[in-house]
Amino acid sequence: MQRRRPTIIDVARKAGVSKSTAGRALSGASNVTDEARERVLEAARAVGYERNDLAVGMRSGRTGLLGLVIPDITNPFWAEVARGAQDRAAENGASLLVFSSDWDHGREASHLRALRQARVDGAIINPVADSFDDLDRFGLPFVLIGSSAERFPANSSVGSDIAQAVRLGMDHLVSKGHHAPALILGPKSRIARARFLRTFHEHCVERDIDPAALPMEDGEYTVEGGRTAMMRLLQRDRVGHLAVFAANDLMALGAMVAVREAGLRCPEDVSILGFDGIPAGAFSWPGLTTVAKPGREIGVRAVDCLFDEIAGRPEHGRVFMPCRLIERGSLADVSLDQPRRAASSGRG
Amino acid sequence: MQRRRPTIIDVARKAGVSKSTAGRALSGASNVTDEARERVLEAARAVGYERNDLAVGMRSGRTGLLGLVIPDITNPFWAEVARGAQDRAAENGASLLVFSSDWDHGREASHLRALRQARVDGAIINPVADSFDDLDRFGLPFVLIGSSAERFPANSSVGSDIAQAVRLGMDHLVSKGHHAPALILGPKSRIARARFLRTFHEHCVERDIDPAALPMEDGEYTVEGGRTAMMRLLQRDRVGHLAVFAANDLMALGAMVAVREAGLRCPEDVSILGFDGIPAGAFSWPGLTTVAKPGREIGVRAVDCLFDEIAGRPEHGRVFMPCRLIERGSLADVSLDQPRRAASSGRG
DNA sequence: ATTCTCCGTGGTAACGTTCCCACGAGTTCA
DNA sequence: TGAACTCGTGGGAACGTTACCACGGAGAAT
Repeated sequence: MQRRRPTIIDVARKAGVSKSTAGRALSGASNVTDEARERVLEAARAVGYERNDLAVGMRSGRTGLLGLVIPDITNPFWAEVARGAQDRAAENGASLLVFSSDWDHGREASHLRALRQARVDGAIINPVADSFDDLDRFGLPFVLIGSSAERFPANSSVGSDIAQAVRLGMDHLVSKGHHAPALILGPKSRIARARFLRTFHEHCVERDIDPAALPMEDGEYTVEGGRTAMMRLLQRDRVGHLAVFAANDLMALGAMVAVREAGLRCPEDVSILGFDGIPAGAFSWPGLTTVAKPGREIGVRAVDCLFDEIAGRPEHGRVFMPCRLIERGSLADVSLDQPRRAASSGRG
Repeated sequence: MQRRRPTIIDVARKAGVSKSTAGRALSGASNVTDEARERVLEAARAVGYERNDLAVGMRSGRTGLLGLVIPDITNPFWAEVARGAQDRAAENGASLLVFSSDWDHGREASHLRALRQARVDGAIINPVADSFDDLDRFGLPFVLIGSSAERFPANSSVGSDIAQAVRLGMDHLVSKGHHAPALILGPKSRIARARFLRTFHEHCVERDIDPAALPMEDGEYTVEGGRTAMMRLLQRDRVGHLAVFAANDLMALGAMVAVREAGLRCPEDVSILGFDGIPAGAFSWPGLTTVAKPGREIGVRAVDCLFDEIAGRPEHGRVFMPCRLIERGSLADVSLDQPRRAASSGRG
């Protein structure tokens, strides 16, 4: 049934020119007379010509295909990244092949192979591999994204600016009167944790706060991890209002659950600040105040960097995208309760 | 720097056979001696050969590329669908080109064109187009997904089984003693609304409930839409515990907000049942009891159907995937309060 | 012994495009 | 006036693979 699709030769014949001229006219080359170009374009419209990207890729080596390898498209943060990358790619006439690696080495390797076989022009990768060899073998231009990219300083990568994010969170906490926030961190093995903690310490020192005196708990980057960490936090001795800076929104939401289970209220008794900006934070009660990572912008910027890499203009550096604060209801303002070192209990 | 990638000719030369034999061995054809196959495979491994999918597509007409056009990858339901499709495609050695249409005709058209130019083998589409022409012009095998696919009964499509979903929800409501639930529906223009309402009526009749007597409100499929619908519902006269079946999780979460704002409690005063199964429902307080659509399974099944279409075995029918109930905390059990027609107020 | 069939193999064409080179006409410069 | 140069054009090769056909040897059937 499906009729043979018109080729550039059909267009050339119809326009009464050679296929070379037709090709030049269609690809927008300059050395064609306006009259010839007009005729070719008209003929192309008439026969319903659509360029065969396969043939173009075969001959020119450029496929207009980009790869995106992320842990899980189901994770809202990565979905945002994918969306940004997709839109930017589309603006440049490129299409995105999306793969989920599930933090699995084997999957990642097989996805990278699929990308090579598809002859993509380049790829954006959140690497699960910890050795550089696997990436080196990739053999195509690539840009790394996410915090794990920090393990590969020699490659260009795009991530969120954790230092600025922590500053943003601390500024907000302090402006609301929380001068000694507790911390809920991710597992010790994760690279993001170290960076978070380091910049946190720097900001404490800047503000004359002794970081060693602040309560700190850790757990998995999940709701349950946050819940149990918060339970341990609540068992410690403390006076008055408790403020918590969680390193991840899911943990923050888990912490909120723990607060409720302990018969306390958020934000009246406990203030919670999250980190990530997942949509679910908008639907909790109270809404989660959080420092949001710019997922979409990271995707957009990664594509820009990738095009640079493909064009042979490697930046070979890490790009940091600024985070922003989303204020919802999980933080109480205790700055009026007492000038410094809030000690009284939460407001009714 | 980047060395020329080895071709099948390099492999053939190394193995001491013709490229025809090498091609047969590599593509797993049967008419090759074991000895020759062995030599070819060994040679391929030695030179690091990786098949060029472009050339294969060019010659054989099969690219191993599938298209997925959904409204928005950022929407958790569609992300689930994408993930399912991606995994199933990978199992069959295919890769997925993902596009977001934002319910925009122009975007959809341009994405479909990109898919044609990339010579994908077929596509999975959630159509925003309401006329068949746009899809007919697509010219490649495709499978429709989502409720809007019902407008095209002549094409094969995969969606969730709304009739079964409504039954599931009603059974659950009734089992908890809610014999006269109110309804929060989507906009009148949406096709899913009609189907939802129709099956709801059928189940009411089966259970001797007069559907006309039940309160009903509608609004946009958003948190705000659900909130205002719930406000209107709460302004109506009523006695005792109120149960609400929302046609969408976001609306259900919005309804929950409205309940809290009215000084009432969920589930003590108002029970809420959602529909979709978005992750955010797990983080609300109380957790949202909901009928979950099988997003992932829809993606998986759509790929299966698409392969059938590509192979020329068109099913030309709609596949309905069963939904499942996720019980969290937003539904009170009032079946013990009073045998039928619960009238007393919520438990303290 | 001869013919027929089967099977593994190799050579060649084809997929649709872009790249490269050569050609002729017009223009500029010596 | 002839040489050198520019510019639009056309022809052919090339990208890497699979489809197709022809060939030769081994074994079966006559």
